[in-house]
Amino acid sequence: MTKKRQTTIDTIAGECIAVRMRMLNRVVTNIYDDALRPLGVKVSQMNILVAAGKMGTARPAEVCERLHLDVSTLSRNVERMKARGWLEVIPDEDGRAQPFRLTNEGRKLLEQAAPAWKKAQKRAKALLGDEIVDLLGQAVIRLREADAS
Amino acid sequence: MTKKRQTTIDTIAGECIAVRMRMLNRVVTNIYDDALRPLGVKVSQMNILVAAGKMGTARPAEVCERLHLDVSTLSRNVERMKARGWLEVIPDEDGRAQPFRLTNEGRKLLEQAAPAWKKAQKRAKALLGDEIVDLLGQAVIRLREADAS
DNA sequence: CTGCAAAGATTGTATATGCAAATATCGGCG
DNA sequence: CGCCGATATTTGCATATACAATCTTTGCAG
Repeated sequence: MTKKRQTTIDTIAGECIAVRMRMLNRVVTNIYDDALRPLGVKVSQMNILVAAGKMGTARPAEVCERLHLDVSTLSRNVERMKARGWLEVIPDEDGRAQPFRLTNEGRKLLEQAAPAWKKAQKRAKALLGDEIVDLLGQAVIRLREADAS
Repeated sequence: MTKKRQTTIDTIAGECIAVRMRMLNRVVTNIYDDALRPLGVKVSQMNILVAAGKMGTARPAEVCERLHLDVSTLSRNVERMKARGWLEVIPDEDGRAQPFRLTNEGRKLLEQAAPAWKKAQKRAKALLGDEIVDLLGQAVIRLREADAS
């Protein structure tokens, strides 16, 4: 009978969810960023453009809740994308609010980026396995359920 | 028969692996960072300490290959952790090399962090489902196979 | 109507991350 | 020995990310 005793280091190295998630995140992000590089956009920004496109009128706090992004992070990302003409602020009666929307420029960028995205998506699937899409999807659903309660 | 036509935006929003992976990564990272905050260490750093602990003599390029981290990223992370006394450089005949190792301080930190890590791990499992560990593990294995070829 | 707590967003600061360029060293070839 | 390409790492620069603090506006209580 060999001993089962594990050191702290071995346990963390072998089981830590964050270690794995973060590593895969780096790899996946790099795949998409590579594909999108010719278009001058990163996948982090594309995420926000897509969210804005879906929402129509995008309120920062609401976008952050959906994407689990800190509001300060969003604030600066939006700033960069306004500068590039992909997003624009919508006037609002409430002086505190700064809702924004996708511009036509932004919409055009997404259309142009679609082939690169498809290529990256295919590469990611090939690398991680087709199941990964569903698996991540299920985790996201659990997350949303947890948020609701 | 309803139409199946989807806009680019809907397709990306609904299927993108990067969107999901990045969102889950933010959530998971926050769970671990929250738990580790009292110890003054972040999960990104803990990953590197653990890797160094397992390797004994850690060569930057080798660590980066294992963790899929850019060498410049590691360089600066190591710098911060050397300053905190958790890592130290090992002398080497090759003047280009800067191998490092976990110090006793660093080892002690990991031991102290173990309970916080366990708590975070439990939270992450509860949130995403027990299966997530295996699923991510399998993706990591596929990744390693891809690297080898 | 005035003051004040709450709401919504931005700014200050620090870490993480990656690409490109620079630096330093090594090894071999004349 | 001296130059040169290869190797190992660090630096310059830009973006992403989050926490804490600040700023502005709103809405309400008195």
